[in-house]
Formats: sequence, structure tokens, C-alpha cells
Amino acid sequence: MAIERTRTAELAEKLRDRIVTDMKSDDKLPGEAVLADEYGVSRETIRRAFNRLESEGLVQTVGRARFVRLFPMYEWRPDTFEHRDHRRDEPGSNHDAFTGDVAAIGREASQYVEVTIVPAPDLVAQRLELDQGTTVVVRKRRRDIDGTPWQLADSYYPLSVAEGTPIMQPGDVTVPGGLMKASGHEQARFHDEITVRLATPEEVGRLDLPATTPVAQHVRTGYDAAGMAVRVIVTIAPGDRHKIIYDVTA
Amino acid sequence: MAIERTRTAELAEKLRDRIVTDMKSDDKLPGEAVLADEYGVSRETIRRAFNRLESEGLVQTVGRARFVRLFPMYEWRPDTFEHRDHRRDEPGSNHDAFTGDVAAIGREASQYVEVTIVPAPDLVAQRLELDQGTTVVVRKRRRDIDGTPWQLADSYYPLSVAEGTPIMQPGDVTVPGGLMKASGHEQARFHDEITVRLATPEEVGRLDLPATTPVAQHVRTGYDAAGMAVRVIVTIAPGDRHKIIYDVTA
DNA sequence: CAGTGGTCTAGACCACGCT
DNA sequence: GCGTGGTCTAGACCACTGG
Repeated sequence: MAIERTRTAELAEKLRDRIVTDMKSDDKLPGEAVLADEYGVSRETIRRAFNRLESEGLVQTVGRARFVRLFPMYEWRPDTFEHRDHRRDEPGSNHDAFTGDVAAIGREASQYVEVTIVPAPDLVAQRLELDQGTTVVVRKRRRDIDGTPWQLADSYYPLSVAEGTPIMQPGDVTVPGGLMKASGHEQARFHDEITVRLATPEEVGRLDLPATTPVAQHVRTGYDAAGMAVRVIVTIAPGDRHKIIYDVTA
Repeated sequence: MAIERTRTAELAEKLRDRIVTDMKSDDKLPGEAVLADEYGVSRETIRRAFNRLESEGLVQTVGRARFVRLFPMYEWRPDTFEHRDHRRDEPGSNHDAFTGDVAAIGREASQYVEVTIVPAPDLVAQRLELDQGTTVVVRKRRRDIDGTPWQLADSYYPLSVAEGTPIMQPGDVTVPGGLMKASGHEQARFHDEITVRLATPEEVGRLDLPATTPVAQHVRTGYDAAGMAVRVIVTIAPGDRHKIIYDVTA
């Protein structure tokens, strides 16, 4: 006999099995009323089971219907990302690191960048060693794969670093050696902090996620050769479509 | 005016505010009936709000009551952890890396290790380059802080590496140079993969977590100087009590 | 305007532990 | 026994959308 479980947990498992064995990404799931009838439970129980599957990222509700979502994992390598990113400036390459990674698995990348000046959020001010509320330049970036929002990567720069440099240029800028080199503050080392939590309502909106999805928040602080904190990148990576990879020498 | 939200979301926010401003860790929360009356909503709405707060890790239900849980973040540095771990073998130290980290913030660490031989799970077999189902040695470890389960760290070794070495010894073993050196397969490099997802029922049980908590799954594959995969460590770190840190040279 | 999912409620039953 | 949280249900109302 199977161990004792709640109807909701059992139903979630049945639906999960059914989805992974019989269905593929973007398939439309039956309506709540149909399933309630089919499995002999109330509509609320159906909804609770789907809530679980949505949190897992397996199902997403769009408008008036639920769809299967099985994303490929984007393997993100923060330890080599910036290094590879500079290749975009080499002759013959029009790939930044993200675009190159995505092209390598036969998919299409796109990015949307918005440049603004804002008071530094707490998290950023601390890491840039600025007073809370000091204005900073932020390049808010959304990276998509095959038209689906994949991750957010917001870069914050002190005004003293960004002013009068290509960092202030709107859009996805390409400059030889990269934005940081152009600012005269090439980065020598990074401090990366990863935390795991549920997506905030803002992130749910920007990435079109279900309401209760786990995300990785990756905060990279970059320092120049003089030891000055010159950039903070806050990356939000939904768990259902990211694997973060570091290679470490013992 | 505040933007339009559901009663559940509004209530969750009110309770969150109330908790972080007026309460402290381990305080007992009022019962559902009391809150339903106080806020003028049904008990189901109270429960939905608490479900959200439990997922965030702010509240935990124990037996017949809910308590505030505000954990300090354990700052885990996988890139230097193993190196520092070896200090346990230096004269005058009885600290491994975890115990030392925890002592440094004035708290008390404890660890529970169980050694068994099992068929390699898929994830492990692939990384150790073994056929699926090959038996491997696993050291299942739970690390606690101040008596609270904090993380799981299960280490898997190929039989050929572990046999006849202190790796097979039960309990929290201390050997000069570390377990890997004693096996003749000191690790030269690591490949770390981090994914984010909801805790599995097994993890919920082993770590005493609420049912819908996000965790980081950190899989470290260690290679010896000859390039052989000699160990896989699967660490499960609940998001509400961990910050993972890597320092990277550009 | 009928059907969908989103939300909320009242009420029921249960297991459990405390008084 | 009574109150707690855990679970489930039936039913209601809403907003939105496609026929």
C-alpha cells in the first residue's frame, strides 16, 4: 500500500505524473471542473494541487487556461561570464556571453535594457559603500530565451564611475573591452552572494512568473584594481530554468 | 491609496508587518479563530495568508500553534570551505570549517553523520561516471546550529575510493589532511552546480521545514589530480537561513 | 452570455493534546 | 471533553473573454 497522504498531495502527484509522461511543454491542461469530476474531488482540491505544481514551475496559468511548462535549464557560469562577455568586442563576434551561451544550445536570445538614475536601494548602497539614498545609475536588463523572459540582471553604478561614459547610453551597448574598461574602472575581482527566496510581486510581474515561485538572487559586487566597489549586479534567476555553475580550484 | 489586492495578500502583509515590528523569533502567534475574528475574514483566508508566510520561512507551525522564525543567515563559502576544513587537523584546533564558522558568530554547531552503502542515485552516478545503480558509499550528514537543523550535506564516494579508508568509519571522523587525502585521492578541483527548487518531502522531514519552502541544492563534484571524479557532495540549504558566497578573480 | 479561473466563505470532520 | 490546526467540500460571486 502507498503511504497515507492527503487528497491534495495525491492529486498533485497524479497530475505531475500525467504531465511528465503524457504531455509536453505548452500543452493545454483540462479545466478545473473536468478534473474535479474526473478525480472525484472538489474544485478547491484541484486548485490546491495546481498551486503546488505552479510553485514547482511545471504548470503556468495564462489567462483562462493552464499550460505545461518544461523549460530547458540555462547553465549560467558567473565565474567565467564576464570574461567571455568581452569576446563580444572581438572581431567577427556579435555575441555577448548570454547570447553565445543560448546560441550554443540552438535557441534565440534577446535582451531589453532600460537605463535610469535612482536612489540606491539599501542592498546596493551598502555594497557600493554609499550613503543610503545616494543616486546611482542603474541599467535594468531582462534577458529572454525564445521570447520567454528568463532572468533579470540589474546593474548599479556609482555616479562617479558612470558619468560621461558609455554606461549612461541607453540600450544594449557594445564598446571595446566592455563598459567597465571604458569607465576607467576595469574590474579585478568579484564578490558573489546567492540567496534563495520566493519571487517578489515585482519579479513576478517583470518575469511573468506564477505567484509562488522560488528564485535565486545573485548579487555580484565588482571591485576595480584600486579596491573600489564599482558595480553591483543583482540577477534574479527563477529556479525552474537555471543552473548556476562555478568551477573551483582546490 | 494602496493598490488593489486580494484579501489574502493584504492579510499576509499585515501579519508580516506585525511580526517583524512587534514580535521576535520563537514568539507564539494567535490562533486562527482569534485572527479570523480580529481581521474580519474567514479561517480559510487566515490559513492562506499563513501558508504564504510559511513558504517565506517567517512562520512555522509546530504541533497546534504557529511561531515566528527569524533565522540568522549562515554565510557559506564553498570556494574556501574545504580548504578551511582541513584546519581541523592542525594542532590546537578542534574546529572543522562549519563549526568554526558558527563559533565565529557566537553560536553552537553540531553534526550528525550516518554512513551507509546504497545504489548510486542517478544524479550521483552520472557525476561519478558510474553505471546507474552501482553501489557507492554515502556519508549522510545533518548540520545543526543551536540545535536547529540547518542543512543537509550528503557525500557520495565510489567504492574503489572509499574501501579500506577512514571514509567508511561511522560518525564525524577526523583524520590528518582530511578524508580524501587519506583515501589517496586528494581533490584538485571542484565543479559546483546550484539549483533552486521547493524542498522535497524527504528534505522537509529531515530538516523539519514547512511543506513549501525554497531550498538551494548545491552539488559539488570533486576531482583528484588524475582527473577522476572521487566525490559528490549534495548539500541542501534552506533559503531562509543561508547565504552562499563565492569570491572570484576576474 | 455562457464558461473559465480567482477569490472567499461557512461549515463539516478529523486527530491530537491539554485540562 | 474541548479547542487547536489540517483537510475538504459546496456554493457563491466576480472579471474576463470568446462565441
